[in-house]
Amino acid sequence: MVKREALRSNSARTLSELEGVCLGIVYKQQPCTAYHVRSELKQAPSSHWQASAGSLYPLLARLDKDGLVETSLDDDDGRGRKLLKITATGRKELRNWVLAGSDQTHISSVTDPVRSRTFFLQILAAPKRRKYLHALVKQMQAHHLETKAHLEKISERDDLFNYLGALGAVSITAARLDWLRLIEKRLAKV
Amino acid sequence: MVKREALRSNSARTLSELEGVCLGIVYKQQPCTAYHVRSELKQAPSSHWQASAGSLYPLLARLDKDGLVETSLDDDDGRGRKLLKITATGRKELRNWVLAGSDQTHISSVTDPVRSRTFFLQILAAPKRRKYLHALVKQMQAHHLETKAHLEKISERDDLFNYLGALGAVSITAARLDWLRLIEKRLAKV
DNA sequence: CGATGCATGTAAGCTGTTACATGATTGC
DNA sequence: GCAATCATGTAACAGCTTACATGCATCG
Repeated sequence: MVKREALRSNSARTLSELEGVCLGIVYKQQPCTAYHVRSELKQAPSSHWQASAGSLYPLLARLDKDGLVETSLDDDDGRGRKLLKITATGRKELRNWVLAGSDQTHISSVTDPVRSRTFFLQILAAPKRRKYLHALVKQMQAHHLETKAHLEKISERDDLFNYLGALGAVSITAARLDWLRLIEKRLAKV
Repeated sequence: MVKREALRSNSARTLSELEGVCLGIVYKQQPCTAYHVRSELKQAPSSHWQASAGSLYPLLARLDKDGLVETSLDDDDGRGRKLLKITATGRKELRNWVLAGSDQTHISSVTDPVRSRTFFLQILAAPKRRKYLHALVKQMQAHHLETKAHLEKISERDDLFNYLGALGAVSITAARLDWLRLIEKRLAKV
């Protein structure tokens, strides 16, 4: 008993990115199932996460074990679906996770596989490079439209924070697109 | 012998992000040491990679084993430093890795821990939220200056592609900053 | 009554991290 | 001579992915 208390209070655990996002989804959409959390993640464009079943179910079980969410069996459902709710501890940890966003690490750790590759574009022969860049611009354009379409589906009144998050995706994608166009122009002469 | 050939030709292996970047660094700066590859990664602002010794040495050993790089002992160095060079196969794989940049997955899989958190900002009480956003804008501003300073250190003539890559970091950071300022303004009233 | 979607999970494996461990070289 | 930097690696572990495995519910 004492041990258990100790373990729980010890657990000023730092949530991983995926853990934070999942806990946040539970917070916003409770009571909901793990399956629902998964579909939310899959639905969002510009999301890095595959949100495979193989990671989500153990992850949510972990959050349950650590007392950040509560799991209860839905008696009305023959499939034995489990409903998730965030706990007081969970809300506290979610707050800490959100606040950690201003850490230097999180500010500077944007991964962009497109940008990573530009450093080595010289390995492609000029015609192939131009072709690649052209395809890239086209794809990025399509992605930009996708993020804009997604934004329009969210009402600012309904969920301001979802709206602002989606707006971020649009803005960042627009910047990436402009930058790629500049590269294309700059390398047309080379 | 036959088996070995088979294994090698089989190895149309897909390079991971970090593998691609490391192979690219070897390509650009050969002959160089693993240590040097590591410092290159650490030096870059806006890099997601910690590039820990624990991942780099095994990674480069893997690239060597698969014939993408060549390792040779530097006889003039008492520390037993090993010099890396990219092979013909390595160049081919690097080209494939670069070309994969236009895949849908890579276009849309930008991770931004700051953006992830905005979806759940409602869990912070309004005053705390404003404080957080203010800190965020300040930090992002500092990071923006950092990327700009880094860009200025790179001569466009010296390495055009490094320049364009660094320019991407500046553009994307600027977009993130503008977006955060908009959020701050929008939430000042709430 | 069959397809699609809802729902939960496990097993094996890859990739990367932190922390540890060691030693030579170079510049002050 | 000592500190900082160059240089290489290992061990334990965390976190996520792919692929596999199962079964109920709902709609046409």
